[in-house]
Amino acid sequence: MIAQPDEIDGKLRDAGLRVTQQRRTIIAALVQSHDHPTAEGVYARAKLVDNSVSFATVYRALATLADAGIVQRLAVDDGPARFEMTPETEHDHLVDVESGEVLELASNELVALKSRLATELGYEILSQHSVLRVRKLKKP
Amino acid sequence: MIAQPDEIDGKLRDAGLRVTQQRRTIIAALVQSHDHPTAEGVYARAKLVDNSVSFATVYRALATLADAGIVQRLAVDDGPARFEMTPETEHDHLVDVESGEVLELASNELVALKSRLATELGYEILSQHSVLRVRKLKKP
DNA sequence: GTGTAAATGCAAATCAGTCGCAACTGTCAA
DNA sequence: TTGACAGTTGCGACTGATTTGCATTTACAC
Repeated sequence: MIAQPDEIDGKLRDAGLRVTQQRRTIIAALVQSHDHPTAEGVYARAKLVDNSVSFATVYRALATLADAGIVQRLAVDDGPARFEMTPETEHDHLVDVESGEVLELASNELVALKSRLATELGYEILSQHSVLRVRKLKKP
Repeated sequence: MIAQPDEIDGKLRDAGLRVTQQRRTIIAALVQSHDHPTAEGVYARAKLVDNSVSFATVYRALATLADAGIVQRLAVDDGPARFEMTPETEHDHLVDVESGEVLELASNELVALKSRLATELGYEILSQHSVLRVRKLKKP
């Protein structure tokens, strides 16, 4: 997913958001991160590019962008929220409790199943995302 | 799930935990709650029974009991963590964003599917639990 | 009973995230 | 191009949830 600067601007405009240097910087930081950073991580990376970006702005931008569907906020059981650019194909996440690594779990089936179960109960899903705590299987 | 006092003591002992009056009170409060209370809710209920129980103890007990698998901590996207006694049959949760209500979603299929997907990637699931944000379907 | 490690109560501290407000800056219309 | 002005930002103070340090108390093995 190589987002061109123009793409970023377009996404912001499509969402009715102003294109600011800070938002560009924050999105760029997130695009370059493939490790699902926390807000703090995004802040650290953004600051390398533009030292003037403030912490509050990172939080505000991430919240705004998440509302707009441009980024995804992942609530991890323990520890702060993590963020990623909204992926083309939906997926859930595995957190390897030993390494702390976050892996992606393609989950069309999972999404479909959740959706069906929710519908049966008379609900529609607004957002659904699973974080599974996992450990590597020993292969004997 | 009617937990007898003896059952509670047994669970604690089985987990190698000391049986204290506070833990009994806290577990009892949780057993009687069918609304997935927050730590604050547990505290409020526990205090009705034993006014001396402190907030810190509720948090410590809930953390300890969660580690021991006796209670389940549910990380809800927005707002504080919620707790329930570990249910016999695994289930996920729906949070109605309009009413704030938390519903249970029986999910044997879901658990099985997650398990299969994780195994395919070479991982075993240590814990898996989804919180879906939902809204009631309009029935025309 | 007695000793000891575990658990508790309290208040202070931490941590993640939010907010008020004044200053700044995109964007839109003229 | 230039204003006007609402949307954004930076700062620091603030909040709400949870944790921690420490002195005291308590459960439980001996």
